[in-house]
Amino acid sequence: MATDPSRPVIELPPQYDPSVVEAPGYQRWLDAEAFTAGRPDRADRPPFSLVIPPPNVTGSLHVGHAFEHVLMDALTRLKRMQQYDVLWLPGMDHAGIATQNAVERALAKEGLSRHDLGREAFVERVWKWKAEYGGQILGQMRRLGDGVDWSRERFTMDEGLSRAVRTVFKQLFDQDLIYRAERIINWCPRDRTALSDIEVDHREIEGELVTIQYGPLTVATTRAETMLGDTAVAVHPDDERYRHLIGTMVPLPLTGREIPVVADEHVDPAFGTGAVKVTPAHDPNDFEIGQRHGLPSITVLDELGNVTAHGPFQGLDRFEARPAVVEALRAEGLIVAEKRPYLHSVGHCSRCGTVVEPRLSLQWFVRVNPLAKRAGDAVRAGETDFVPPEMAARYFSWVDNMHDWCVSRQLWWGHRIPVWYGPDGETVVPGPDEEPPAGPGWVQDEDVLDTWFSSALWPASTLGWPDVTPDFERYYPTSVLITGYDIIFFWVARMMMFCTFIAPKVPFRQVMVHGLVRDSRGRKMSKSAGNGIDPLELIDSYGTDAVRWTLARAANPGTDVPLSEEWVQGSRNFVNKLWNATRFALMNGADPALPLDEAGLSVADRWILGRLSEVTAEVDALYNAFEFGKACDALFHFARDELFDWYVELAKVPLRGEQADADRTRAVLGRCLDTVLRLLHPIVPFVTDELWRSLNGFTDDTQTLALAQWPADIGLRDPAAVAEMTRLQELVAELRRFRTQQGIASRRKLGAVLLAGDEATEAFAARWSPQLASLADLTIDVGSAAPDGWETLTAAGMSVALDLLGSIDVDAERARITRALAAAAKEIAETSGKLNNQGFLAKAPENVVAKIRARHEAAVSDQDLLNERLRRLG
RNA sequence: GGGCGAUUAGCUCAGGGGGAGAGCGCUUCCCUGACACGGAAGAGGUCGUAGGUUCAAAUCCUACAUCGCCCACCA
Repeated sequence: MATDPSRPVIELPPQYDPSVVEAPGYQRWLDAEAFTAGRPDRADRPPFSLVIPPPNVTGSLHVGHAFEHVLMDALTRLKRMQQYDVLWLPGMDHAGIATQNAVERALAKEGLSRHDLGREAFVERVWKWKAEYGGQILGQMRRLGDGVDWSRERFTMDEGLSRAVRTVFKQLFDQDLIYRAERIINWCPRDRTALSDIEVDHREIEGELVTIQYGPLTVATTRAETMLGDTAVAVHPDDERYRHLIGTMVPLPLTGREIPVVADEHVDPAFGTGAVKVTPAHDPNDFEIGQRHGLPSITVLDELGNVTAHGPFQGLDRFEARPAVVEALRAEGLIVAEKRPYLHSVGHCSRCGTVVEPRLSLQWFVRVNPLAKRAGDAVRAGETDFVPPEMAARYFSWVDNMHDWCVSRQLWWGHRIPVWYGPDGETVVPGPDEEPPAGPGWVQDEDVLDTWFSSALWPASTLGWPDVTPDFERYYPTSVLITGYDIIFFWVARMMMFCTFIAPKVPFRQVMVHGLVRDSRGRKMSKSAGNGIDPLELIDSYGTDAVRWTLARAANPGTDVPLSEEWVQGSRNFVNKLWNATRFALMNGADPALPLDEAGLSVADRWILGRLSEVTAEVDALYNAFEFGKACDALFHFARDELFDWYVELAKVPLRGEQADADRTRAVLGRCLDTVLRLLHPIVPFVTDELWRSLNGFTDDTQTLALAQWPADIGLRDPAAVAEMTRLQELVAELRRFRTQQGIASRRKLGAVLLAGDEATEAFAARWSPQLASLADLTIDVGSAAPDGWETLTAAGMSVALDLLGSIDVDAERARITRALAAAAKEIAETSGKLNNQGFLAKAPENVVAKIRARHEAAVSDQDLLNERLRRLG
């Protein structure tokens, strides 16, 4: 049974070149419609769906995206091979504030601001930006090999998704879950918009605490300028020091106003002076105190952070006003304690880094309590699982302690709030398909919604919600969400809130949480730190598969992933190894289609097929548990250490031997490689598809691993074959070690006689002597006694006589020893220049001395050994 | 202030009551007809510290130290 002669012979070059394989490979998948969900041939298969965490249209994909995409792609490729009807839905996020900032920066280079263009022209400009950068991202996804269904691509500002936003807004409004109110919100004076709590980063800042005299009381503050807006001083109701002052008025310096002293539980008597200035318009706590005591709120800072209060400070920036106010107070002798440094946490805009100003402002809020309760309960009830489970704690810590969500943004790019205000103070929220009220005096709210408002609907809106489309019915809820732990609050929790509100099913059954990509020293990658790696540059240098393999191999659920270029090189090497092992198999006629005669298998065949079975089962389980790193590890070691290093080497003997042995080996090798390529395909899709097609002699473009069957455990296990292989490996290792220790060049054949003592060893010797000869570079005989003068080595139950003296090139060995002695002596001289009477240096780092001494001793003992042998030789 | 996690070979990390592992790096030899993006043989760790449980602890418990991360309305 020789290889089918009509089969095309495919020759591979000795090095894998990703640049000629990847682009045609991706096109082949597209042409085969491999990534299209709902293929007619899978109509009766179960669906498996996931949505991409939509990247921002700003900029391009970074290495974190690459990592996330590799995980999603590996998972969907696995499921596709398992013959699910897979939907991986791609798309992008309009990323309101980030995109608006980016476009504004571009405009600034032309000397323009968004106000020069006006709202309509500016928004048009952003759409143009989106067309340009969005296209760039899509190209990058192709390079990564992402098997997404391009026919279902979505954008958060698509008409359909915008309608979903209006629909949910209307529903929330009608159920009193969204409301407009004047509240303290986080205000970014640079971006001039409100921010939600999680868009604020808290950083420890060294501030200055000053203590100010308010009549009979003193108060401490780090934000002196806000005192212009104080409307009370608060003390603890039980504080004996101040009880007599409660209800009295105290003078507010610099303003000529008087403010009341109020009692409030919030005040900690042990902190500072025990008396707190109350600025309801510029501090969330103070606002609460103000509400409790009916205090007025006086706004003293405008939207730029400039002082609005009348007087000498008017128009000053808040950071100019701060020292100015302190100076003015000092001039009046009202600074009772000097400034002292004080470490406290200050909010910064997560987008631009500006210090956030708490500010009283009229905004729209989502009443999150009922929504968050349901979102938390869904996870508690097991409707959605977190992987790894510890990550659920982060989720709960948020949904269980959430404040109302400020969703209005004073931006132009985003979903405009679907609310109209009438001439007589009416507030109307029309249905998503209704005409808004028109006529004199009617205006739409100027603001847009937080970008996460539409993201929260993503799994439902991309599938057609609010319409019950065929896609929505088939693919919702999605099977799994893959995202980073940094995004649980922003996105996962909000999707759970909104989707359980509208659907009312959970948006996904599982959340697989991955870590962040870090550099080789564990530091977070960022452009500013200069340690960022562009995944596309790595791909250009080493190929997509090498980059994917590097990331996947380090992927343990929930933990961070280090990345450095040299590890990608290592991956590239493995990919190339895979290429060459397959190349060898092809050159030797391996073919998965050859029949496998189980009865005629050799020990080596039964060993490798058994191991193949085990690894198939192991990898299957690991993939399903999202243990990509461990799956890669198992495959790496099986492929390299067992299949390539041992089976392929052993196969060289039968492949060059009898026809029947050769054909049997071709069948086994073909089968093993075919299976390994399938198992590797989810991680390294390009090279495996190319090799698999070559190995199987496929030339038809529709034949692709992307749609091939996932391998099943063929159920072969052969402990006896494993035991015998282990024995062989030990013997070979011992022979090689012996050779190295004796300094016999590996090119030189070492004469050997396998000493068969009994029937079992005789059989072993007869079976393996050709392979032993090839693996350990021996010329080999089987006998019962060691020839005179030969040395005997015993390992793994076999005794082998070795013709050591006949194998040594005396002149070469003598030269080698002389060289070693000279090198050691030179090293000694270079290290200290002084030798003690034993020939070793007296003073040098101990490890250096030890190293040199060892080398010197080794050379001396080699010399002794050689002399001894020469003497015996006569 | 609260919570979570980490501490294992030079670096980055797996492992998890009974033989101390991987990748990369390092040393020596070898360009042998799949592959030098390769092969072979090696060196290297008292698994953070101190106690405890156990026949047995890198692994479980307690405390401590150090380092991360997250949350929080600390004037």
